[in-house]
This record gives sequence, structure tokens and C-alpha cells, in this order.
Amino acid sequence: MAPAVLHLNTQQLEYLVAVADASTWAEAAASLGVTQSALSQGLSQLERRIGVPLFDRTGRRRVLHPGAGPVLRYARRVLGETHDLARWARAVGAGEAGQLRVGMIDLAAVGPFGPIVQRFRRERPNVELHLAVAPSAVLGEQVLAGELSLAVIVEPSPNRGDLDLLPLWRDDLGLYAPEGQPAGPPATWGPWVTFPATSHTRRLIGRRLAEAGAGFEVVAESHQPEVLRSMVALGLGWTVLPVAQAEAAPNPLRRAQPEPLMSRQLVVARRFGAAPDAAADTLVGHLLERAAELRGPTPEGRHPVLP
Amino acid sequence: MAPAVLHLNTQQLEYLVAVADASTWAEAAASLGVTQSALSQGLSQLERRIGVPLFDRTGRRRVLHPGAGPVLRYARRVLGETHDLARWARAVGAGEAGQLRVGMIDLAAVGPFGPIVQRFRRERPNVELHLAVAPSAVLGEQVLAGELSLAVIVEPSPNRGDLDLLPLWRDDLGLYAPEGQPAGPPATWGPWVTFPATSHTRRLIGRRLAEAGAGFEVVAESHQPEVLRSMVALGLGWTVLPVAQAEAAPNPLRRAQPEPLMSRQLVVARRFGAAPDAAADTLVGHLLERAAELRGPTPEGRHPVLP
DNA sequence: CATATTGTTCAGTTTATCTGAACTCTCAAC
DNA sequence: GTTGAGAGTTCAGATAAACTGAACAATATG
Repeated sequence: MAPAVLHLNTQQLEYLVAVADASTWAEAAASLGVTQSALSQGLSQLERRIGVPLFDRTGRRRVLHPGAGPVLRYARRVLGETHDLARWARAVGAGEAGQLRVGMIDLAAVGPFGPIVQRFRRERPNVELHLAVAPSAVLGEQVLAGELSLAVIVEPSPNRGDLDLLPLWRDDLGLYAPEGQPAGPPATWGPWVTFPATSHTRRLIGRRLAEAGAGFEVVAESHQPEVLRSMVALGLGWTVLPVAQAEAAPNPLRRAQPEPLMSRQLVVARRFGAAPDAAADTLVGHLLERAAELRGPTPEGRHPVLP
Repeated sequence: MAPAVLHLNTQQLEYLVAVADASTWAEAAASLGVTQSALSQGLSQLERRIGVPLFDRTGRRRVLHPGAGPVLRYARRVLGETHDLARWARAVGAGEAGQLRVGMIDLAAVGPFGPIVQRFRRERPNVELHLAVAPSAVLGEQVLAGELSLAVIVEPSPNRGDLDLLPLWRDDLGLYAPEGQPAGPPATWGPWVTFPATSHTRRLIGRRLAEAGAGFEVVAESHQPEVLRSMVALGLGWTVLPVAQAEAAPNPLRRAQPEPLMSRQLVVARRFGAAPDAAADTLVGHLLERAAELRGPTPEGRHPVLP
């Protein structure tokens, strides 16, 4: 007769608690915004489902049976937890709770966008924020796989169409040669130390060098800008790096030519058709604001070097 | 949009947990004995109600979103409690749990039926058993009010019709006179010390004395047999008492005539239309067994004095 | 005794939930 | 490629649950 598991619903539990708390059923029904009839039928149903008499029937009137204590306690517990869940759901809807997994390429994470993440973490302590730093290609895959809600990456050369890309920041890359090798005509540049073949930036650099008429013989690779910088300093080869990374505090490289060789577009990537995520929306908003702030005070067309 | 309170039901929570535990939704659906379709629709419904994305949609496939952790934990908690409730309900159905409030008149509680109650308490520790000792009239009212599940009382003279009475035991009452006053013709008996006017037994005694042609001038009253006994011993008046109580160990009275004057019927009283109560049924069964046991070895028509 | 209050019961309607079938995607095999 | 199996969704229709409104029964209250 009874199914293997009890199939109850929260509103019948509400009926029970309301009846226990109110002095009359009519009052309880009113407080719930239903008719007496619904209350009466709902409680009969609940009693039938649990299979334990919950009420004493004196004549036509039903009063809560004291032996129903465990059921009432159960109802209160479940309703309490349900209430908590609803509160949590509201907070998630407002972007004030939940989980947020964010990816950033190294430059973004340690550059001016890192503090944005820290601020977000501070301002929304109930959002469980996780930051992953990795190359653009890796992060792009993770966004697609749903492992990340969003990532700040280098714009993929052929946009695969299933990522929603939002321009964030245009980033200058300079040309760096070993000490004492002057930048002659492009044909004389190289050999190169640069990012691994999977890297978006490497692809961009390759394309730019071809355009300029330079060769692109790669003699050493690393994902880490610091490693590339040391290699150049040691005279292993030339490189093209974001100026912010090449010319950072300890042992900065000196540009082989004053003008940036090229630039790359950093974007915020999200998956098309991803579930709405208020927390992610908020963080993206902050990132865009920060980018506008950085861009703002400088004349049109020029980009300040990232601090 | 969302109602003030979340209206969830346990089966959708089961769907969620099943999906979290199974490797495919088809498997989860099979384990629950429903179609994939039902599972899919049920989970969509659940997601809509909670208002928080629970799944990552990659193409058409949905996988549980890690941010749904709190919902999953909620579901597991609620299902756990529901499971406990179901177990409790089964136990109550078998009379092995729940609450049982029993009333007994003093003679029954301290007589041979008291140990039955104790045994029941020992054998079913999960049944919360409460024993109330009071006069029949009081207990009858409490049974009617649903405060007691059953009571062992003196059969009410006019049965009010709303009590279900089960004969348990016929109890002899003797005639007791102050020391030195022989039992002459009934017209010479008295004056009397006896139970208060509300007492069933007093009414029975009154009727019997009238039948015998004796007066019934009452000079003192008490619900306590010991008090009545002392009064008789002190010479205040005559009384009619259950022989078990009048002739109990310390300071027993001596009967004014060897034959019992009358008898009264003890019954198990329950309310008509009371909720089925397996624990009460069991206890009544034990009481009847005990009564049969006491009656059994004696010849027909005679009743042993209660020990 | 009339009358308001309270709760139940009964039709009828609305809403949920299920099944079964058609359909979309993905993945892997040929 | 293309073909087919597996997984999941969507849709229409059936079934069951829950609600409303009205009629009714039982209790208080004047």
C-alpha cells in the first residue's frame, strides 16, 4: 500500500505546523492563504500518507494527537531547512552566495585585475570564489567544459563560436633581443625563445613576425614569462613579450625598438548558454569598470603599460 | 514569481540524489522505477522551483553543477529525516513505538494488572507509556477527551454510549462494620463512610443497599480506600469496599458477613471511533490474558480475591 | 431555540506528474 | 562520412493530486 519511500511535500508539512501553532483551523488556513477545505483535505492526505493517526477525532473536530510529536518535530525541522534553502537560493540569485570559479592568464591575475578578484572575495564572503591561473587555451577549454564560470584570456585567433567573448583590455607586446644585438631589419631577428606551440599568444606572435618578414625559428619554449626573460638575458635568443612582464622590476629587459611590436586582445570568456550566474555577472562588471578606469585618463589610441 | 515559501516534495529530492549518485540519468531513473522522461521533467521542475541553476547544460546534456552542493546536501538531509520518519511510522503501526496514555483505578493499578503495565513498558521501551491513577469517573472523562487511549475503570452505571467497554474483571465488595457491631438485618446497618458522590462505585453501593432495604446515610467520604478503612476501624461508620482493599495486609478489616455483599464490573474503556492504536490493542490483549489467567484455575462462578 | 463558528464532505476545476513516442545530440564504429 | 546506439529532451495525452466553492454537520453562544 505505502510506497517504499514516503512521498511528502512541504506544503502539507506547513499545514501541520500551522494547525499546531494556530488556535483554530480556520485561523491556520487563513494564515496560509488557503481555504479551510484545502487544509482539512491536505491534512487528511498527510495523515493517510504517514499512516499514523495524527489527530484525535472527537465528534467531527480533529485536534492534534500528542503522539504526533515526532511528526510535528520532523515537519518543523524540514520546514526550517527548506526556509534556509530558500534564503540561500535568493542570495545566489542576487550573486551574494554560491560558487564562482574564475580563470585568468598570469598577466591578468597578477596585473591590475588581480585586486578586483580580491575585492570581490572580500565584499562577498559568502561566495566561494576559486581562481585558476593557466594559459588561455587551457582556460578556454575549462570554460567550455563548465569547469569555470568565466576566464580572462587572450582572444582565440579563430573564435570557436561557442565562447561568448567580451573585450577587456588591449595589451602591448614589445620586441626583446639579447644584450648588444641591435634591432636591424626583421629578416635579421631571431632565433626565438617563446611560448609553447599551444599558446594563443605564440600563434599571434608567429603571425605578426611572418607579416613583418622575420623568421620564427624557436630554440626554447616556456609558458612562464620570467623564464623567457632570463633566457633572453642569457643570450639564448630573442623574444616578444607583454611589456608589463618583460620590463617588470627585477632584471627588466630593454626593448630592442621603442614601439610595441604588436598587441593582443584580452577578453572575458564565458560559455554561450551557460546558466545565469549573478555572481559572475557582477565580477565581469567590476573587471570592465577597472579596464575603463585604466584606459580612461590616457589619450585615445594609446594604452598605458600595465602597472 | 516564487511563492513566499518553497513548495518542494520528497520525490524530486530523490531524483536529485539519485542523479548525483548514479553515473547516468537513465540508470538513476531505472533505480527509482520511473522513466527518464519523468526524471528529466521532475528535475527541471525542481530547478525552476528553487530558482538556482542546478545543472550545467553542455549541449543537451545536463550535469550536476558543483554550485548545487547546498541543494544536494539539503536533499540528503531531508530524505534522511523522511526515512527516519517512515521507520518510526512503521514502528507505531506495529505498536512498537509512539505514545500510550493509560488510566487505571487504584485497585487495578496496584493489583494484578499493575505488573502487566510494567511488563509492557519493559518489553516496548520505545513506547512512551504513561499511567494515570484516578477514580473511574475522572478516567472516563479523560478517555472521552482523548487524553487517555484507554482506562481500566468500574463499569459506568448508565453507559454513555460513547465509550467502548470491554469486560475485564468482576470484583467482589464486602460489608464492613466497626468492631463489635454485628451485621443484623440490613435496616440496622449504617451510618456509612464511603466514596464521594461522583464515584461510580458509590452509586453501585447505594443502589445495592437500597435493594437490600438498608439506609445510606453517609457521614464521611474519601476516594482513598485506606482512609475509609481507618474510619471504620475508628468506629465512624460502616462501609462497603473491594475485599482486596479492605482486607489488605496492615490492619485488615473483618467482614461483617462472610458472603460478599455485591460485585462490580471492571472494564477496559476506550473511545468509540478512536484512532487505531496498535500499542493500545496489545496492552488490552495482555490485560485480558491476565484476567483469564486469574479466573482460569478457579471453579465457574467464583472469583478469587485479588492478591 | 435561533445563530454564528468551526470543520467536514462533495462536486467540479485546475494543476502536477507520469507514460510513451518522437526527436536532438553525441560518440564511436565502420 | 555515414550510420547506429545511447542519452536526454520535448511533446501530447492520461492519471492523479490539490484547490475552490457550496452544502452540510456539529458545537458553542446568545
